[in-house]
Amino acid sequence: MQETYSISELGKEFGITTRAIRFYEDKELLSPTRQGGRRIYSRADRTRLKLLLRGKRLGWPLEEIKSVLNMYDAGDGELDQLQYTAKKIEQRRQQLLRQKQDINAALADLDRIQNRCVSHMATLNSCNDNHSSQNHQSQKETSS
Amino acid sequence: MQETYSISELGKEFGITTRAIRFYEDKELLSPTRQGGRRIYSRADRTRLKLLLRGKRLGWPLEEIKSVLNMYDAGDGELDQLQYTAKKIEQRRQQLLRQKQDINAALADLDRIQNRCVSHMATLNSCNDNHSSQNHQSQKETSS
DNA sequence: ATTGACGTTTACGTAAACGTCAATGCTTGT
DNA sequence: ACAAGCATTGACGTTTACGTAAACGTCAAT
Repeated sequence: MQETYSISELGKEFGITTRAIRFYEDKELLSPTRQGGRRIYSRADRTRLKLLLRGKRLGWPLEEIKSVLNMYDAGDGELDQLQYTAKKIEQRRQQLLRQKQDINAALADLDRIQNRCVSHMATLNSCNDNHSSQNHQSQKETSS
Repeated sequence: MQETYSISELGKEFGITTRAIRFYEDKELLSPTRQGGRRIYSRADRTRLKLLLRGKRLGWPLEEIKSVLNMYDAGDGELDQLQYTAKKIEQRRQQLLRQKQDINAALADLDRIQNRCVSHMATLNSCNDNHSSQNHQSQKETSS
């Protein structure tokens, strides 16, 4: 585990371009130190980028991601600021729970579609026999 | 429950503009019937729009949403087409499960941040007493 | 007959999130 | 000394997902 990273190292590790990383800095989501112009990313910067990309996978716009990232750094501060942060945390939690419901609904739909799909393939196979059996596991876990 | 809907009815119901709905049609995500130029949306069209918006809340681009919507209509068809659909269903399932993991991780992070936040507010309150107690329930359910 | 309320198409504008050069700088091996 | 490789900052282009008019049709009510 390294102490610091170059911009291209992070780009390779996370599969994004250096242009994207610089863009995130431009939008004030990252603020690496410099060594004569060159950007030096600490492990905290790396973590921030990791969280940023998680937000992206959840479909959040960069401005939202920025405000969430700022929550991580809002450990201390004035009471007003803390209460404001607490309120935003609750809002974010609500959004996440709604997204979770959407995902569960989408997974249920996929199950239904897959069943229809598989059963129709079965009818096709019963007419025209002797095919290689495919790999169909319909996982039914609720949690995780 | 109505049989058909106008474009503005759907817009109001789902809180989107008619411009957006027409745009979705332009991108071939919807295809309502016409009555002398006017668009008439069936209940199936309404459901399609509902699914579309769910995809949007999950952060999917319209092109992805379109391909998912097409899965719903791919009940019958050739074997090749069914196998292709089955493959796409699995890919979509994988993405949903990864999104679910991201959400769980984000929820866990929010718990940590909230705890830090609340405890720091407590230290502030212990110095300057006599404040109204806030409403903090940290739900710990894993499923749903 | 006219006025709204609703609908239509066409066209241009815009914000977000980068991609793609171009011109330049540092620095490291030969 | 000099090229190779990685870095920098602009500047402009692109795609997505609509917003915002403009100009017009239609139908019901006054």
